[in-house]
Amino acid sequence: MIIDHFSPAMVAGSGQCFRWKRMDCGYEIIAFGKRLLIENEGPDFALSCTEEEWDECWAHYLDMDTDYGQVEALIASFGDRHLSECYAAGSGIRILRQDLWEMIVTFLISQNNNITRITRSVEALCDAFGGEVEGSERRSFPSACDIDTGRLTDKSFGLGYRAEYIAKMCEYVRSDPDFLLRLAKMAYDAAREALLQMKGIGPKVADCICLFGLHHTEAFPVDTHVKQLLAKYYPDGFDTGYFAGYAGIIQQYLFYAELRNAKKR
DNA sequence: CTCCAGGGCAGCG
DNA sequence: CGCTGCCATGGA
Repeated sequence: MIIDHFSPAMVAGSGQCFRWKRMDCGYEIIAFGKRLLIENEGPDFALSCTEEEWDECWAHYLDMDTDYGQVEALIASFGDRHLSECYAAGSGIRILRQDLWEMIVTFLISQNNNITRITRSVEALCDAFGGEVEGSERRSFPSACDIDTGRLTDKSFGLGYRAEYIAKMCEYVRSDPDFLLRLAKMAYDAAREALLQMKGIGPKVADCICLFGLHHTEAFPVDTHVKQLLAKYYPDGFDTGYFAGYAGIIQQYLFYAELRNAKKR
């Protein structure tokens, strides 16, 4: 399978997904209760799924209907040295179309936390409450009903004070099962406002959920890393408006490059 | 030991 | 409004 503008290693390291696991031969992805194995580094990839599964699930998940060449051209026309370097380092990043509920819980966990611990907590929640996944030893991400909220404070999950936020979110979604469906139909501004009403969701988490769970690519999450990088490289301000609906994709290139720079030192 | 991690909340003024 | 201290947890 030929996939342009795609590097599994870059996506896995971009901090948007927490269930891409590095295997000897590639990456194992658990999403929507299914498993996908991607082998090799492109542009010709070997995928474990059938053509039918690709068409009805994974092509959409990997955001095949977005033209990343257009984003590339936009960056070139912007003419900014730093952003161009970030793009060169992370040009294989795509914004995955992940499950909304999974993103809500995952980014509730993410607050004042680091990627290693987030990954561990998410995997522990799946191990405890998720269902079996065909072809994998790992388990699916649990629904609001599957999660035993009374056990969320167990030390094994390492959730700390975030356990209460997740418990409240589970209880709310159980009481209002259409909440997620309504969110999915809203435009960015409305979805963001609705998310901000929920306990534990502030501006940054709301934007991550909008970007990664609702694919509102105009969302531009500002976390501690992005705040630092903006101050360092763009002290006079960064014009997200130039990228219009693609600001969130730009944010991912900036974020990824900043993370890699930090790792080198 | 302190500082930090894909922050947000409550309690101030 | 904006600002500040605090919130669990574990790794550096």
